[in-house]
Amino acid sequence: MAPTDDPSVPPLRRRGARMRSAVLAATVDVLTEHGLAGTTVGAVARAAGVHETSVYRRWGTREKLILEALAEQLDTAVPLPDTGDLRSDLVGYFGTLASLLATPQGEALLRLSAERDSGLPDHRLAYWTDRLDRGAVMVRRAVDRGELPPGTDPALVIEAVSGPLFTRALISGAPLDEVFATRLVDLVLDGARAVKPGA
Amino acid sequence: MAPTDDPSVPPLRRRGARMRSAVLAATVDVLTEHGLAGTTVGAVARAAGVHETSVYRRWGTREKLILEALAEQLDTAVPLPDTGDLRSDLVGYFGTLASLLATPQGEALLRLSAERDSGLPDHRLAYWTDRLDRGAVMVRRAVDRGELPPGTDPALVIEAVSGPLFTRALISGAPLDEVFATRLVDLVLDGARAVKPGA
DNA sequence: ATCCTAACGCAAGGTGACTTGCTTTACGCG
DNA sequence: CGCGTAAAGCAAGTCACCTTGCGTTAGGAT
Repeated sequence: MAPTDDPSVPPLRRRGARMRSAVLAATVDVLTEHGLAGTTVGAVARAAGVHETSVYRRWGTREKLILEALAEQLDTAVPLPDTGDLRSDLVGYFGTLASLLATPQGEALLRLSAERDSGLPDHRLAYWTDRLDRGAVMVRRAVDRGELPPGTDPALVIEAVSGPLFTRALISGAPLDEVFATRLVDLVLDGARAVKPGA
Repeated sequence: MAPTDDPSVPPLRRRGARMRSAVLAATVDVLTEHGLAGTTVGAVARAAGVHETSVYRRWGTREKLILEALAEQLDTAVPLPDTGDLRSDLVGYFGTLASLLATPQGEALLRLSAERDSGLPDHRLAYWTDRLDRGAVMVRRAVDRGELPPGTDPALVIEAVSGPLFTRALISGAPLDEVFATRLVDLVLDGARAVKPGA
């Protein structure tokens, strides 16, 4: 029951809209500059020229705040290529993903997605599962084209390539670049192309 | 220079040793029962019948405490198989790893290893990098046996299998069992066996 | 132009991680 | 057997996350 449902009036930027943008922008700024651990609610509120309580009232937790700020800024990334050649598709897709994960924002987004203990049950999962499900489409197309055997599990191929990327971002800290992504794609693709002996 | 090196006297449980065991045992108990988020230093201290300050003096941070408790309890897991057949080795190794990651303790250990923001620079990495490096030995042996082409990168093979396991434990929450581990091993192994065309 | 209300500011408080200075006591050594 | 010391208890305090009740004001509605 919003009191401003009438479509005849302009966007009607209430006080809240400006405050919201200011805080989200400040969140990304602080995050980029001071890292995930340095991104305290107080620091963000200070940077946005807003009271801490207002942030908590609107977003509830530090986590939701950062998640929303990142989602707002990153949701155009990682397009789905369709070049007609699976290897090209995957190299492009996962190369972009690796570059994204190498940025402070990408790493923060992944890191927050990994924190399952507190509060939200699966909201943060949406971002990554969505991207991986969409990625499986590329593999499915290749199976239809005959590039891969019919028994291929698209989800397994996607998991096999993305998993090591995530692991480098979250745990080992080893370099995350297109070279690594390409080597993974080649390894997994060669495996998928092999004709299974037993079955 | 421990003051009790003399082997003629019994274990000589000083006040500290009993306190240490009590706290570490209590940590695992609390962890198993209340999860990682519910494992507060106060709760552990209370369960061990010890003052909170003593815990902080000995372990410094909550993180180090849990890490030490888990390492103490888990360090006998994941032996390195050597069956003479790489697939058997890998299926055994990663099957055990998957089972470990499926337990609350294993997941907590991995989760703590992923928190790189605060304090310690690489201490928690030791556990997993050590295990993965040791895993690479299995692949190297297989290359020597001629099971895999000489150009094979053992670390890449290990990363390709372990990465998806870690990702399921940390992010997707999808089932972590021997079946999944086996399918990954087969996929990656088929890829590694394929003769690279370009090179 | 004026009023109403939701959004914001503010202050105070609760919890958990972590620290510090001081007291007390259990060890184990002489 | 007592004595010195290091380890443990204790109390108080800081900082960040998060909550709550109440006052204040900006905005749109009338």
